[in-house]
Amino acid sequence: MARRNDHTREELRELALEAAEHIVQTQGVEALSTRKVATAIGYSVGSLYSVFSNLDDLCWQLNTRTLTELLEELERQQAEEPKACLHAYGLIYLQFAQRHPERWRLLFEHRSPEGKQMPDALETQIATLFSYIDRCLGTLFPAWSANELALRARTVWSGVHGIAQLQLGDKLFLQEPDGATQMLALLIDGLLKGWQQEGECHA
Amino acid sequence: MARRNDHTREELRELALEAAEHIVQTQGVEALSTRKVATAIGYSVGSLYSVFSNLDDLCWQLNTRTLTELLEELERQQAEEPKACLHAYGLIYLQFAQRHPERWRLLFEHRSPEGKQMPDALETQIATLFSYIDRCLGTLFPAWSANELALRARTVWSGVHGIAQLQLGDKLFLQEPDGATQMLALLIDGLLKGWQQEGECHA
DNA sequence: TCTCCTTAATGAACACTGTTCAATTATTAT
DNA sequence: ATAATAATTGAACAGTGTTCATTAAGGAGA
Repeated sequence: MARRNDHTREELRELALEAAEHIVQTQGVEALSTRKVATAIGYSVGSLYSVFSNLDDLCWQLNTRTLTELLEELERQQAEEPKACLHAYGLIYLQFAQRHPERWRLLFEHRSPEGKQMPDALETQIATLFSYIDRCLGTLFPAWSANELALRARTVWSGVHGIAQLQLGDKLFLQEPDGATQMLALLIDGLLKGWQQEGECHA
Repeated sequence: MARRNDHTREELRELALEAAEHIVQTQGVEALSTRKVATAIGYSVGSLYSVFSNLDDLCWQLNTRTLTELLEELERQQAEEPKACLHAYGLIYLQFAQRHPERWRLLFEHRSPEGKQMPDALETQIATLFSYIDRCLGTLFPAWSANELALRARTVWSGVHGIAQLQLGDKLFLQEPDGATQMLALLIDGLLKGWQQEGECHA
């Protein structure tokens, strides 16, 4: 059996990514293997390696898909007020992590062997993510420089990200089920209020 | 060769953990394997399994050691002023993550197969970590309830933790080399100022 | 229709992994 | 010296990522 041409290269890639996504979601990150993906799509391991350079490559492509999905959800939200917008972003982020815990883990915990860099596509997407927060902060604090803005946007996002990660790792030990959501509100409100009062009104 | 008694059970455990720590630090988390640890301490794989129930167990014990080391560093710092204390804690945390990136990764990214819980010892240590921040916040905001305090202590820690993780994952994309340190200051100062002005002075 | 060439597709092979457990052997007790 | 005990081993099993010689299907030219 050769040159079956049941699927084009691109179709095969899509099939494989879909199968991999399903395995990760249902059996966890560590259950992902080339043989499982191959059998899931009805091809052999060798065929996989004609589409992806290796498992690492497949993981990054999967992560790109995941981040695309997250970015789409973030774009879909349309609060005008920048403060409300930031809250909405944070909530979407937290809920996305909760809904897709394994894919989220792969996105932030996968590292290439031998310190290979993450692909440019993903780097661009993360930059896009930052730009959303940048925009919100920019309208709230028009006086800040681009550098200042970048630094603070990353600070906000780190906070949200930290909450998401600790929550997923069961390292928060909170009684309330919506503890993470409450923390999110405390974080964003606290930072915005604190940064607003910078210089003025210092107790 | 049996009953060599070169080392007691406890000594063997210690040897193995030390070797594992070294492997993780020098070759990365994914390079850790039972055979490598075994050969490093001059025993066979089988002997490892008489001291640890499996690799997962060894990882958790390694993580307990790492967290002990971090807690010791946190205790060593002795700023009286609660605000300064929080800053110091954050800096120690960030620097610890930078100095021991692989052990830190293992600590926060390791998950047991089949959703087994993390051991009680580690849970207690994390609670201790929270208690430090609790104490600082408690003296700054004596009016808060224990619940309120817990929620905010975790919020602060999530922020610091998020900065540490994104920095290690090269997902911050900042020009300045000390960007993470600046973010840390912005985070803590912002949150404290914002939480201080809560209710009063609301713009 | 019958070759010939190209190439999609395979799966055995290699070196690794965690884990188990019968076999071996050094120490202790009798 | 002998028997009992338990520390230690390493082969075996099922899995992993990756490579690559082999196979066979499709198209082109006669």
